[in-house]
Amino acid sequence: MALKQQQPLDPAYLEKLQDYYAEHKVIPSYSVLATLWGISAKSWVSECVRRFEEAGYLDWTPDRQFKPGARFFERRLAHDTVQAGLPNPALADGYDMVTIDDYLIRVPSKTSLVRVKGESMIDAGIHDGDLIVVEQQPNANVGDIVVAIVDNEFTVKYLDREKGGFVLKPANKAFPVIRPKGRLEIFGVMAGLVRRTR
Amino acid sequence: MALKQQQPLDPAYLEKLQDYYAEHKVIPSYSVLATLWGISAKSWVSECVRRFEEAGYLDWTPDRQFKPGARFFERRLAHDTVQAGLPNPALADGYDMVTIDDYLIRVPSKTSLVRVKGESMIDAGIHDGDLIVVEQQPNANVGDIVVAIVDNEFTVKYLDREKGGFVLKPANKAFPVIRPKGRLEIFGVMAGLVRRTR
DNA sequence: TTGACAGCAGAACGTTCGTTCGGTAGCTTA
DNA sequence: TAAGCTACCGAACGAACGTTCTGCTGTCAA
Repeated sequence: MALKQQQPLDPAYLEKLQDYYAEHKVIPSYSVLATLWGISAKSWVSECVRRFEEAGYLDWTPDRQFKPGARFFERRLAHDTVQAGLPNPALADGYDMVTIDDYLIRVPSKTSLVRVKGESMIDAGIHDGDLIVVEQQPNANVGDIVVAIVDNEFTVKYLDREKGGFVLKPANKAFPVIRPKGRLEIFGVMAGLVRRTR
Repeated sequence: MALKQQQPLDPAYLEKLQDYYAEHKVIPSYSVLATLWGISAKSWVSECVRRFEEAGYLDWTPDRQFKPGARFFERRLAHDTVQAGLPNPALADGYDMVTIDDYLIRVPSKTSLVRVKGESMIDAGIHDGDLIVVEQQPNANVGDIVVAIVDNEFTVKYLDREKGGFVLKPANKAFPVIRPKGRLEIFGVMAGLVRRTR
């Protein structure tokens, strides 16, 4: 007889856990899990958790609290090749996609969102109403898209250099280059973009 | 003497908690928190948690486990008007922004991500390499940006109608309109877009 | 029809949890 | 200089936690 793979657990268990997590952003204790799953023995919960852990859906903190594992948040990143009309869902390309937040945000405490006003960066694919993910830092490199503070307002522009010093270049020929008098105040550097279309 | 507001706690405490949460997706126990914050009395941790709770950063599950509160994930959506160089952070416009995931994804089980290949939708601000948030559904309205399956590949295009039936229109004059022979297979409708630029 | 095994229940147990309470050191105000 | 407040420590305690072990039931292969 072939070496038998451990039977996968009822996927409903995982879904219920994920729903609970989506609502509370926290993993419940075994006894709550028991209620959630309609199980009356903590020992069995313990066993189920062990298997989810083996499957990569759960993990442990260094303090032995258990937490969502790598696959817990896995969102289907659909392949660009499809077989027989049935799209073949697969884990994100190379990097481990966890949540969109993690994909975009590296340092939560230094990251802000800025809503874009106007069409001045439209050639860079930045539209009115988009949210720019900004990593706050006081300086940037030429070529970066930066969020600067000009006349007490946020502006999203390319950072460039002219003989006179740093300038802010729009990505739209209808808009002028901004040549700040005095110091150019940089709020942060664009790290990503989020747009909602529904 | 004026009624004194409760002193706000060291913001570093909150940041450390948020960083811990970002890493582990779980709220640690009081004793771990004590280590994290460099505090040696659980009783003091308890008091700090109480204040974060009052401030709306922490909350409780119905099972009295404590969890991130409404403001825990609040990402500074910076105002477009700034006072005296000090950007005034504020809560997201009208909706309660929680996480970017929540902002973009309404039905997790029906939502996929599709990576864009090529420049065919560049006039719609969709670039090569962007991730499209797709709500899977078999039909769509004219004018929607849809993800369709053509020749076993995903294509992102506008849905439009000609006398012959439905067609897929690119947002780039250099690309042709796609007139599918037979049924047009729609994978889903675009609900959002995510781009990472760092 | 017997044995092996998987799915579950239940009790027992030591550990860890969060709470409570009493205490101290330093700063303010009066 | 005494009173009051804030930031924090430390011990004690009962409740809740996760683990382990024993046992029952149903299924399936031999």
